[in-house]
Amino acid sequence: MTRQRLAGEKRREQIISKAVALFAERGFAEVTTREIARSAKINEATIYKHFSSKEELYDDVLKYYSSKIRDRLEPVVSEPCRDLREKLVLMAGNFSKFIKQDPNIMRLMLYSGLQNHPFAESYFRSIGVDILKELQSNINSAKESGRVRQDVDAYYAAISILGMIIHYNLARNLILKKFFSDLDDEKFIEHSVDIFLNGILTRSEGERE
Amino acid sequence: MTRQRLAGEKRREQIISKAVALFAERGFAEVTTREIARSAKINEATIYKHFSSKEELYDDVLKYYSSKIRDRLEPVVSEPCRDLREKLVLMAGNFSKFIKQDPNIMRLMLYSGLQNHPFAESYFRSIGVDILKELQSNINSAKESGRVRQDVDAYYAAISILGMIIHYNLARNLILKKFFSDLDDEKFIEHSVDIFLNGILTRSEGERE
DNA sequence: TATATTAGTAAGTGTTTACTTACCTGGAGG
DNA sequence: CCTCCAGGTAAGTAAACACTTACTAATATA
Repeated sequence: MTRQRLAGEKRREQIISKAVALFAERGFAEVTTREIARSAKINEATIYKHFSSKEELYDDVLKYYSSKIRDRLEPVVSEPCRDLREKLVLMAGNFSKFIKQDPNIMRLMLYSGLQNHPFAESYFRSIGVDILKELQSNINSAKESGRVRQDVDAYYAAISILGMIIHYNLARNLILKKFFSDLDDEKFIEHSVDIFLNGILTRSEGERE
Repeated sequence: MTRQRLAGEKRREQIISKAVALFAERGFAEVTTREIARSAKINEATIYKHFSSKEELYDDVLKYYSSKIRDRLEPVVSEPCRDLREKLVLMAGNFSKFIKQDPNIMRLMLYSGLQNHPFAESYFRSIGVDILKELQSNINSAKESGRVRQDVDAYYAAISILGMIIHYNLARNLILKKFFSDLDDEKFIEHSVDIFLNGILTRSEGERE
């Protein structure tokens, strides 16, 4: 029984979109090709008309998300930095909304990261390294113009603020969901950015409100 | 061929210790009972003399680490807080050394956390909730005595500093290992605690050096 | 309308998996 | 020193797995 015929590319995308949810939920090995087929309402063999192996399907799922992450985060990160506070709040808010809107992304990142999958490197470079470098240079600029204390190490400081933001979203959206249901994303961002800036700015610059 | 006869409890522990490394490396589903047996240099059937199923072995592995984590972190956390800086540096250093000494712990935590394993809740409660509550009350005490600014929310602040520390160790020891090989643990801890305290302390208390 | 191409399926295949059975054997306690 | 049980094994088993084969049927286009 031929159920519903779709153009090749459409079916490919549909299979990927169904597979994402399953892989994100339980990881690569715990998901069977049978389940993916059932979820996409096709025969198992149809998967192999579009992907040469389960591994290749998984790779394509990761590749798809890898570029999605970059497309979403890069514009905000590479924007010129007029005001450090404004930029940090913007970056954190963008990241936060992105993850909240599709928590599968973070799950896939963690699963594939733990397994040292080659594609994991690509998006950890986006989040973990490129953003870090950009932040570091933003903080260094603020140091040169005297707004940030001279004894601050821009690299370590950048890791600190990134850590606050990433860990918050990780805890909130995946692992500690049930413990942290009462948190307000915007309040957290404002609060942690304030603490961070108060922590690195010179006295005169630190004045707020 | 009977290889080497061990007392029941000893063999149990030996199997667990070999299984830990494999589960931490690749997760539950990707590891076969055959591999575990080979790694422990016993017949596969011997596993089933000591554990009723692969699942039960995994549970015991997680149970073992769950209590190990608590035993290691709790004493430092519950110590009375004379000086906030001293306590934060102590806690962060303890956590850092613990994870570095046995990175398997964090990998197991993440794998089982992603899979919503019942035991994951137990150690995420240890790290994510109990420590948080303790920190929150330490910060609140400092607020009452006027050392910490009144507009600081102790709960959000505690999440921020915990996030810095946890994320740093996560990035450093598992996922971003290769990117972060040049970091100095003690320097990071000193630095991030300084930024945090500078960020929450009142002006007069903030003076350092 | 005939044809080529491609999307789709039913019913497999060999292999691997977690787990079992039936049988040994080392060694402590009576 | 013999007994018996717990620790150990070789050789399975049924089920589940990723993937294939051989075929059917839409649809675009000549």
